[in-house]
Amino acid sequence: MKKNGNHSSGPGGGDEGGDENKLIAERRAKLAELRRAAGAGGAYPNDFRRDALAGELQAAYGERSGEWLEANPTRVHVGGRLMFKRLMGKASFAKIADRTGQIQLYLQQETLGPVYEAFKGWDVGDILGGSGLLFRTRTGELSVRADELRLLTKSLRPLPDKWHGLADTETRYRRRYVDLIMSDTSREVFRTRAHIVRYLRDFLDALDFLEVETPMMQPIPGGAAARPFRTHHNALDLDMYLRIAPELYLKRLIVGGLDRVYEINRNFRNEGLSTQHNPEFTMLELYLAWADYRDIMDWVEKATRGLADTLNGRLQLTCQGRQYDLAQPFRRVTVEQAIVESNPGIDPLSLRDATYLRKRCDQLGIAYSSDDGPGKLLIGLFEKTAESALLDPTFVFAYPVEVSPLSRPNDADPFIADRFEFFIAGREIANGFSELNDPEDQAARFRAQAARKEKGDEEAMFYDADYVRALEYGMPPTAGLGVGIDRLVMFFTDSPSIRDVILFPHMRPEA
RNA sequence: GGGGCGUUAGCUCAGUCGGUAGAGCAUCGGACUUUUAAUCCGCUGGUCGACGGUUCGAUUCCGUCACGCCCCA
Repeated sequence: MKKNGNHSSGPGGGDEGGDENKLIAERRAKLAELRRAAGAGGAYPNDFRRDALAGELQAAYGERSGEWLEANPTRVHVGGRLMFKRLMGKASFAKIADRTGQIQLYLQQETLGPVYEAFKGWDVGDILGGSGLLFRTRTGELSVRADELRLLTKSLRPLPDKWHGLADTETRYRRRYVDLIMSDTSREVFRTRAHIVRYLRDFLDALDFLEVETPMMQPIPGGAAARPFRTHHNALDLDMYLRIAPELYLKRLIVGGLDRVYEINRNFRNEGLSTQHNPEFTMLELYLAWADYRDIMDWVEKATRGLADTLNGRLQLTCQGRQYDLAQPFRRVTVEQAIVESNPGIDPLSLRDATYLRKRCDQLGIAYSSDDGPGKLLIGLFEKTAESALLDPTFVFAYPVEVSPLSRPNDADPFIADRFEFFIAGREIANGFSELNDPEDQAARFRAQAARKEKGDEEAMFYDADYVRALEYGMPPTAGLGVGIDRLVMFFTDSPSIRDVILFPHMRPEA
């Protein structure tokens, strides 16, 4: 605890963190002086309005010559955060940043008088508003010759080094606001994220899909194999779960005749954190009646390509140092083919033989339980040995029915379901299948899942009687898809960690 | 859960074979009326992540813990 800063309203910054320091103390003293001298608007006025944005000015006048600007006097009111300050005696330069970019102000003592003297005490990080005529400096930078300048918001905390920015990953995630102030690329990631989501909405809206919202708090968590978060509804005295997937609700809507529905929202899974897992993550799920999984694969391919084209204007891009050409047709292989490719010497004819698979799993150190049949063992093998090799966009299909309790079995081969997963850069991006709409088969699958859960498999599904009842009313032949939006954004923004594409990723509380 | 690495000034980082620490930038004071990581002069600024052990002495060595990053399960 240090001196200073004891305004009644002020949390004092150091009440818990104790991170007050000399720099902050200096700024608090400046703020105290501002409060003393402040007029009607106080130290935090809100009566300045901009009529121009930095990026727009750069775009509109960046090419204009100094002569042109002089011949066509253009007055602008700009505002933003002071990112750069250079005092040179009786004249100074300042750069302010708004959401579109930066613009330089040229300040002269002669013009500004006492405001110029005040400016000398303002700090990088403060928020200013100013107005004046556009001109071009001797070195050619478009600037505003300010004849009015105001400090609108005093910043009490120093920003990171202008040149190095904020390098510490922990601080970037914990204080995303500072990261966003300092890093153009970070801001760009989240703009791209928004563009991706908008593209997908437009894509589906154009196909006459209906965007819907289904419960995030569910009495029975379903639609995926995952451990849920629990919560409690006090008034109903009811334990509830944060959803692990919206699937079973969305398919109820297909039963209801909506035919084409999607939802983009958060799922919650009570699992570990990694570069590819955040406890809450964003999923696009869609369901399409009168279609099968192959139709969905075609759409995924089309949308992925369309995204690249919309975001970058081209189908070639780089992710983590590797080139991707989305113009090439996306590969389609079965689970078993993918395993054979990644496991030289494996016997392709024994991939449904549990004894053989257990032996392979033992050799590779893949854990399994005694209840696991060949389908589960096969997927264990696939995930361990084949997934990370799937760099170019690849559809892997023919997943075992055993691990696909909501998927329609293949007509010709009852071992597999009409299901695929979509991989890019070794990461699962999407999962889709022809939906199981046989209520009696679904009931049997739920019973099998419930039995596994009884035996301690925490990821096994609950029996959802209302969902079975819905299917008993009749669900038309349907295909569905889930897309991991965060991972898709990682690919298109070349981000190595899911935390780079989530504004506020989950962290342990600060010490 | 296991392994590796990290945590030093506001930021980015050095460093101390154990004797309580330094640079650049920022801040603060001064000079400078078109700068571009401006320049010049001067001064500040640290519980070296936390706790314990060894030691005359620990930021440094050892242990435990916290937080983070990476890899594995």
